Amino acid sequence: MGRSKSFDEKTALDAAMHTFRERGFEATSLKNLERATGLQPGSLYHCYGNKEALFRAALDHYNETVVDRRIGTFLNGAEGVDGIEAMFVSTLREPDGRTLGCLLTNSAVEFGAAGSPFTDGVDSGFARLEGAFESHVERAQAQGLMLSRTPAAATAAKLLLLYQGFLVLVRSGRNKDELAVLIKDLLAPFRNGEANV
Amino acid sequence: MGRSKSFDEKTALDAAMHTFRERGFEATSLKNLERATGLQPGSLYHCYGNKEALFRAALDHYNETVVDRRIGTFLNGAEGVDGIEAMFVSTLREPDGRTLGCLLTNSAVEFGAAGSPFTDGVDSGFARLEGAFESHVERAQAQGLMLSRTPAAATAAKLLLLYQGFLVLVRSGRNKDELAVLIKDLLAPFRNGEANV
DNA sequence: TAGATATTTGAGCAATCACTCAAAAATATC
DNA sequence: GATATTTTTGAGTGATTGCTCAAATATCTA
Repeated sequence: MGRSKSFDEKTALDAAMHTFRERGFEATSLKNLERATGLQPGSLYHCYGNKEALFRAALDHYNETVVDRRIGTFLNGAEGVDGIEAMFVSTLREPDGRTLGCLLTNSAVEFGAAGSPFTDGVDSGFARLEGAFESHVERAQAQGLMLSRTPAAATAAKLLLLYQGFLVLVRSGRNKDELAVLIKDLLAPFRNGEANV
Repeated sequence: MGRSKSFDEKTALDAAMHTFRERGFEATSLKNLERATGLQPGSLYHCYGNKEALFRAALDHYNETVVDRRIGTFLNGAEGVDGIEAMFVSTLREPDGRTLGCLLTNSAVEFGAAGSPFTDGVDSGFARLEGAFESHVERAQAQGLMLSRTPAAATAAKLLLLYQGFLVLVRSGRNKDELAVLIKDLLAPFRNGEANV
């Protein structure tokens, strides 16, 4: 019944998401979004409602694709601290010459704590990351690859903080090779055989 | 010669700076700045040039007041890791009910690496922090309060990353008591007698 | 094929954006 | 007091913002 959509919703959402990652919410105009998605303003509004709703959809999309995929690839892909380190280092290689940044980090900083319409999405993404770190640490501890003296939840919170700090430095344009060494050093004490962290 | 200024430049800059800290560059309108400073648009432009120049001035002002004062108070105020920890924890107590955030962290994330007009200010602030961490670590090592196996510069880079990560989580509205515990745990291995980090 | 329904188009809306500038006001020097 | 110089005022600039909606187009069911 009725005319069928002439574009793929997920593809358009993906383009919008990348624009938001690169420019932030406020600095992204509807012109930017029209160009990125290839849609006319009417279609954009017919499909997503308004800019705020589109951003919310993009944030959810980010959690369900980028975040979850990254978790799946690196935390489920490699064991122990190696998997964690690989996940951090992977943020250094961004497609093309674009500097996208993490939509969670960027949004957390852009909107702050004071109840924005996007706190749910940011909190959800952070919880995914923290939860994935926790399971990974538990698994690693069971395998004897990580210290078991520290509760996995506490270690996960530390890893989330390290991840956010790393992403800020990546976004700020720090030397990538130096960052790779830095994160290797920072994660070293989490490996088994080293001290409690 | 000529009419004298009817307002204090530093006071107005301070007000503008706090507005930028709270809202970010893009989300801060000239109306916001007029209200915050109490100045008319013409005065604002006569004195600072334009929004971009005003932001640059606010960023420099931030480095010269907030950053340097914080370094002086905490790193020169307390010795060893205690001083560092105090500096981190101090970011949890913001005046009034406002959530200002760190202008360096916020700007680094908002503008990204791709040559913005503000990279100099951000880099300068980061360098101040990193340099202050380095001197503090060197001093602590000489006093036997921190490990001397690790070069102070490497430790300073780690502390900068931890600081940025901490500020992202503060800005995102995380529980402050939990954050205080978290940073205490993360800084613990830097204390003398514990493992290399 | 006809009619109902859904989607796309894109010119154009009011509001806000960063910003300007001529006139008025205030302080300097002479 | 007269003149020169600087600052303040604030209505108003064109451009852009997020967004709307009636008309056109496409695809469905009957």
